[in-house]
Amino acid sequence: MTAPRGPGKRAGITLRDILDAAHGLLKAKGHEGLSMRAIARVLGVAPNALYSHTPSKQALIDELLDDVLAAVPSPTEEDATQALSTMMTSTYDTLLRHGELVPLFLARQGARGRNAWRLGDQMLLLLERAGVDAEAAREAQRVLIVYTIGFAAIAAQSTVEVGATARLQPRDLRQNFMTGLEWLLRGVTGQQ
Amino acid sequence: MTAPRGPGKRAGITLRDILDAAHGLLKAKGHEGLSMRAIARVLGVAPNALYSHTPSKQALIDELLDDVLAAVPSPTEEDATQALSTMMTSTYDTLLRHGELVPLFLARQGARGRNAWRLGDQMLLLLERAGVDAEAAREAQRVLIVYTIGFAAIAAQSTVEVGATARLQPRDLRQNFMTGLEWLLRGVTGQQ
DNA sequence: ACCTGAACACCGTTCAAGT
DNA sequence: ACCTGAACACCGTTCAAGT
Repeated sequence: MTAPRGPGKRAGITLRDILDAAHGLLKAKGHEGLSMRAIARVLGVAPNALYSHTPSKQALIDELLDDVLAAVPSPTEEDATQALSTMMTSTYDTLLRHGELVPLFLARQGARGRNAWRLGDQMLLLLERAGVDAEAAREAQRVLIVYTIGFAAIAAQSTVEVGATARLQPRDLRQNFMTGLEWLLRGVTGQQ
Repeated sequence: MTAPRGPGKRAGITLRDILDAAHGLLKAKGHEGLSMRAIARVLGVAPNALYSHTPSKQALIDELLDDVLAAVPSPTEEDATQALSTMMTSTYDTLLRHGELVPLFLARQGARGRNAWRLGDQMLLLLERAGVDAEAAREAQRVLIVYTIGFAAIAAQSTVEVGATARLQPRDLRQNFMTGLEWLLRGVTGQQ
C-alpha cells in the first residue's frame, strides 16, 4: 500500500516477526500453507529477505518448535514420579495447544533447541531422583518422550479429522494418554 | 535411449512399477528426493503419466506405506499377551527395515490401507482375548501403535544421524523398545 | 485406458547490487 | 547488516489431444 522499497531500504523485520507470521500461516492454512514466500508476503518483504534472519526454512521451523516448548512449566512437586507425570502432561497439553505444529515435531522428533534441552535435563534429574540409574534413565527418557509426542500427534489430528466414525473427544484422549503414562511410569520406577 | 514416444504411445507402466521406483528414490535420495517428476524420470515417462495410475502424490505415499505393512506376519502364539508382544515387535522390525519410510508414517500416523486395518483388527482381538474389555482395548490399541511407530522413528533416525555424541546401537534401541513395551503390556492387561 | 506437450501456479535458495 | 531484483532449478497438478 505504501510506496515499494528499493534495494537498501530496510523493512525493519525481526526474527520474532518471521516466527509470528509463520505461526499465523500454520494456524490459518495448515502446514501446506507454510512457505518462505508466503511468510514474506505476509510481512511485505521480498522472499529472500528472510535469509538475512535465518539460514534456511528448516532452521526456522526448528526455532518455531522450540519456541512452543518455552511454555512448558517446570514441575514443583516433591515426589519425583509425580513431578514426571505432571511434566509429561504439561508437555502434552502445550503441544496440543499448538496442534498445527505437532506433525512438524514428529518429523523433527522433538526439536533440538534450548527449551528441549532444558526439559530433557529435568527429566533425567527427576528420573534419577526416582531411583532410576543413569543408563536406565536415558532409556526411560526416550520412552516417555516418544509416547508423549506420539499421543499428542494422534490427539492433534483427531481435532482436524472429520470423517471418523466414532468421534474422539479431546477429554477422552487426554485420559487415554494419562492412563498409558501411568503404566509407563510404574514400569520405569519399578513399582509393582 | 530409444526413440521418444509420441502421444498415444503406451509405456506399459503399472502401479507396481511406480511404487518400486518411489521406494528406490526414497532409499537412494531420502524423502526430499521423492517427487512425482523424479519417479517419472526413473520410469522414462512424462510426469503427468503417473496420474493415470494414482490420483495424487499423497495417495501414492499411502499405498507405499501400506505396502510395507504387508510384510508384518500374523502372530501364532497361544498366549494373547505374548502374541501382542510379538506382533508389535514384528511391526517395529518391519518399519526399521524401511527406515526411509518411517518419517512418512509419522506424518500419516500409521497408514489407512488394508494391511493397517488387518493389523489393527488383530490387535483388538488379541486384547479382548487377553481379558481387556472393548472400550479399553481401543485405548490400549492407540497406546501401543503410537509407542511402536514413535520408537521406530527414533531408531530409524539414529541410523542416519552422524553427529550424535553417544552413538546409539540398533540393538540397544531394540532392547529399549521391548522394555517399554513390556511395561505397557503389563499395564494393559492389568497384571501387577 | 494410457500416454504426451504444454501450461499454471507455485516452491527454496543464491547471487549481485544498493544503502 | 538488511534488503531488493532477478534468476536457477525445481515442484504437483490440470487440460486438451493423440491412439
